[in-house]
Amino acid sequence: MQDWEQQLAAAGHRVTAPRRAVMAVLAQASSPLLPQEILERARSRHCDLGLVTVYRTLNVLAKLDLVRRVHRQDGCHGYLPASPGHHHAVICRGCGEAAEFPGADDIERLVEQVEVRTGYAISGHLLQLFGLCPNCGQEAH
Amino acid sequence: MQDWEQQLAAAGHRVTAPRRAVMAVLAQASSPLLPQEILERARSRHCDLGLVTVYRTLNVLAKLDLVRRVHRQDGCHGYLPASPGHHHAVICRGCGEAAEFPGADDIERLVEQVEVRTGYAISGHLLQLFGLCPNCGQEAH
DNA sequence: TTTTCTGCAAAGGTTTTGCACCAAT
DNA sequence: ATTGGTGCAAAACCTTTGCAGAAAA
Repeated sequence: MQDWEQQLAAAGHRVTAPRRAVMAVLAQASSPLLPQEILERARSRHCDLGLVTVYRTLNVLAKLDLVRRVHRQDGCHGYLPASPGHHHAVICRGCGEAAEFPGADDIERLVEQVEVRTGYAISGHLLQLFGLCPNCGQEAH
Repeated sequence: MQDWEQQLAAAGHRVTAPRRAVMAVLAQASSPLLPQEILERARSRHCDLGLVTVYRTLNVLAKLDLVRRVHRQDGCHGYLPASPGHHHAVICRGCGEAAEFPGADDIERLVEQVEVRTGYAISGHLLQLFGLCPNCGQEAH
């Protein structure tokens, strides 16, 4: 959080009140938030925040890899705080809660396998899992 | 292709000229097509086709699993004919050409691993790979 | 002081909806 | 004859851009 402000500044961006408000909301998020949701929550900290600034801030944070953009099952784009390194998200179908996990060795192996089978040189991937978190899985009984 | 028409009918939908035009275009597609692109190509078969009908047809075909919706790197949604069974796509950054590959064993192993680590009960996933196809990879030299 | 950021309003794009007409079954 | 599909126009969204004023460096 403090850290994010330093990284913003280090990259030549200014640390402003609207950006602090957006960062504070994202830093605490445990499920993917839509720009609209971020706006609503962040307004309690900076009441005349605009949606445009939320979008612009998200683009800056995403470019610095402080925030991750994920595809939700309904097709919308949500934003999550990013842990350092290459991670992927599991998103709960029940409550939307997200957990991250590191890119495992299995992905590397899979990629190699696909390169051999298809002849493509693979340079990137998008992986997201969907399921029920421990809480929601329990309620299902 | 004939098959798609039968499946449409079997699901209680009507087989019409606009739908045939959209299906013909999709059946031949080897890279993800945008609704707009589908419209342009399909108009050579049914000249007063409307974009609205393309969207509605895509929704029907996607619900029947005849067509797959993929996320492109630029955030747009493209559509591909779906092979039966659970498959994933590799999309070429150069020409957009897509290849499909079956869900490999490695994914199953990965899913189990993540279930143990996170406590989530995983029921679905989204996996797409990006890279260069054999042709485009060659040109890069 | 200089450059960047902000909010508003407006534009751009994509996807959905309402409705009267038409076509498949 | 019924029911569902079509195209147009318009609405509803989501996201980006232009601009004048405000704030950070």
